Amino acid sequence: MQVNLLIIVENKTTIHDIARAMKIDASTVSRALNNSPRVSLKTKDRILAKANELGYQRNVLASNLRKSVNNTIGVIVPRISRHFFSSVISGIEEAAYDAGYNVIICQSLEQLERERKIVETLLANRVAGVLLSVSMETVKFDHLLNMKNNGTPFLFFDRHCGIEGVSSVLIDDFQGGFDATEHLILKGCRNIGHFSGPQALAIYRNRTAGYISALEKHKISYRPELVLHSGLMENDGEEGARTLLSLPYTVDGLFSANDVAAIGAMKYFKREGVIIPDEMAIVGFSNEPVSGIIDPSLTTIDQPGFEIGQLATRLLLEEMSRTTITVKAKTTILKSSLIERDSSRR
Amino acid sequence: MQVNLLIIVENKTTIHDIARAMKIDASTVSRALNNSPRVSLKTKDRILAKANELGYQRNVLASNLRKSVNNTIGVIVPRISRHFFSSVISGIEEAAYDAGYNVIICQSLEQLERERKIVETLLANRVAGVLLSVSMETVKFDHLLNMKNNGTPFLFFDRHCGIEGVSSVLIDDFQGGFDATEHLILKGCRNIGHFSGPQALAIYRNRTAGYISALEKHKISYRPELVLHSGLMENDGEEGARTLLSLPYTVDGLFSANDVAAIGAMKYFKREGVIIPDEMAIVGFSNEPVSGIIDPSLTTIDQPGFEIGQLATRLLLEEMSRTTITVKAKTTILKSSLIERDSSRR
DNA sequence: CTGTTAGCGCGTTCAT
DNA sequence: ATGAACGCGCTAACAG
Repeated sequence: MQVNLLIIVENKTTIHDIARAMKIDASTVSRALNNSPRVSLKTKDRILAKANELGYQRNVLASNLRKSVNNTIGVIVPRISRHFFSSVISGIEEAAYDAGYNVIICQSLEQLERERKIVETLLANRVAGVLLSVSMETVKFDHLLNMKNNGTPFLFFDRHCGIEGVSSVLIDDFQGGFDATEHLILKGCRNIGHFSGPQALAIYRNRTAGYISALEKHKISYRPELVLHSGLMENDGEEGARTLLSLPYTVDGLFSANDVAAIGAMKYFKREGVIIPDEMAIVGFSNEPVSGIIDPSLTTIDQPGFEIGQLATRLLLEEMSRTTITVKAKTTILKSSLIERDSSRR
Repeated sequence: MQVNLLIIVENKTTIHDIARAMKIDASTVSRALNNSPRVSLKTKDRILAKANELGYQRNVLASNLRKSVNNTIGVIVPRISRHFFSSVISGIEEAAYDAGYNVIICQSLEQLERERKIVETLLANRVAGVLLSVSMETVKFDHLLNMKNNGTPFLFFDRHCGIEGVSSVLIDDFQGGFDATEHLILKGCRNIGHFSGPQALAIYRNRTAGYISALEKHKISYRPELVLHSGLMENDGEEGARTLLSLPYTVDGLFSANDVAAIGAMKYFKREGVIIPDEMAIVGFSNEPVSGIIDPSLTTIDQPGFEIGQLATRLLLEEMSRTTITVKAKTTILKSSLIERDSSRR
């Protein structure tokens, strides 16, 4: 029996191929393809035509290696499926795209070990810079310090940690927490529960501080048992709701540091038949696109993800272009806005 | 005035640096770093120690160029912020990560022109393979045919188009549309509206076919004016709701081909004070994480995004490892499941 | 076991 | 205006 094995070697055409086909030198082809003024218009046209004919496509990896530049920037987020982060990414892509950069996105899944590995991979890939929002587990910073010593420019957004000389683009979390809590107070709530996250992250400390400050302003005494710390996943919210319901007095408001936990709480309330009166409200920080829309009792603190992404990228590009070392880090703070859905059902 | 300009040239250490420091050859260093058995354990240890000391980090770009391999696969999705796609991406990352591949994610934003540009960029970056879900505008396939001729393996997921010899991982959209519609019929609905998308995409044609088939099974006459085509954005849903309300008879059910439009419709209904009775239900295809949870009148067709991502990646890797050309494309179909939230409020 | 040489695909000298 | 030669960082062939 005859075996007919066809092996197709897909040799992509190189500048040498097109040089050989035209009996000229590869360097001329290179110059033509880079639109150098040092090659005649006539041969330039001929080369371009030939390149097109042979389906030539520049190997940017080889090109970048030779020029020792890199036009991709790395992005590390805890979880791509969180709407806030995906809108940040959209902003990053937009700004990076405009500046001629590619973006490679990685998710730490809130795990320090994964974050470490990702940083390593990005450095091995010689990315031009990194934008990151640290994981909830990130309490040691060796990998980040390593990246800094390495000379790779990077910048925090949303979640940062105190590393000397690293800029960040943040949200005014204190104000957000304050607004959310005051919103509830003005609705008549007096016993306001609060879901907070890992205290290692400044965003959660600040949101809680805003909560406390609003209570103080309105002369409502602070009750520690109303503040629950967790990883703010959906089941954390459910459990938190159960805890709040088990208190000897009635909790009439809830400020959750993110909306995932807030939704978990609402699920629990519905399941248990707890009716949420219009006066009681739940405020979720972080903007899933649909959360507040369906049920008016859920108000959200809208975080400008897209703008943060754009701004962070622009700042990173700026820092990348700097030849001197900047010792002073810049912290940019954006405001979030409280979005109350029109409670049309009343 | 004296100008003191400090220029830091961040020369990353190379294998030559560490070779020079040890007075040995770079190739030995390379071998040691690749854990080749052809290097004595003693020198291997010494080299590793020195590499560590100098903070060496392999330049994978150069390495890949030499080996003429590439360990990144490209992913093109219409919009990363759609929860379905971000869960697919999670599945892809998981599977790719396990196989030692990096993933570069791009969004077409439903624009053909962007999709074209992205394909070009990915090819220029010599990605090992591509996973893609085409944009709503993709009615011409020159860029995809080009990629095929180029020899780059690729595979469709969720949204495909009929290109010879390209595999796809799909969802059983006909069944999903059928299930959704029958669900409404069994709830007592008779005049069921349907939001559909661009008919160029098979997923929308199939969902509509399922809708019609369910009507036929239950001997309900098909009314063309109940089927509205659009881009299925939120405002399309709002407008669709308005159109349905303007009909001379009462629409008592709605099957939307995605949940974004379904949510738009719900917003409109609430704003107009239209009460959605328990018997009337809205079914949204595509699984935003929170949609159905908050309001029991929204039932969702759950699409197994993560599994699709994993499966698609495995298939792509398999096809990449093939030396012979497979003419027959494989179409894998996954089932979606209708998830009805327990309407605890009744 | 280790060194020498060559080249992946490209861009940039330096010549002519 | 074009060609020859070299090197980006690394690996693979062939020596010894």
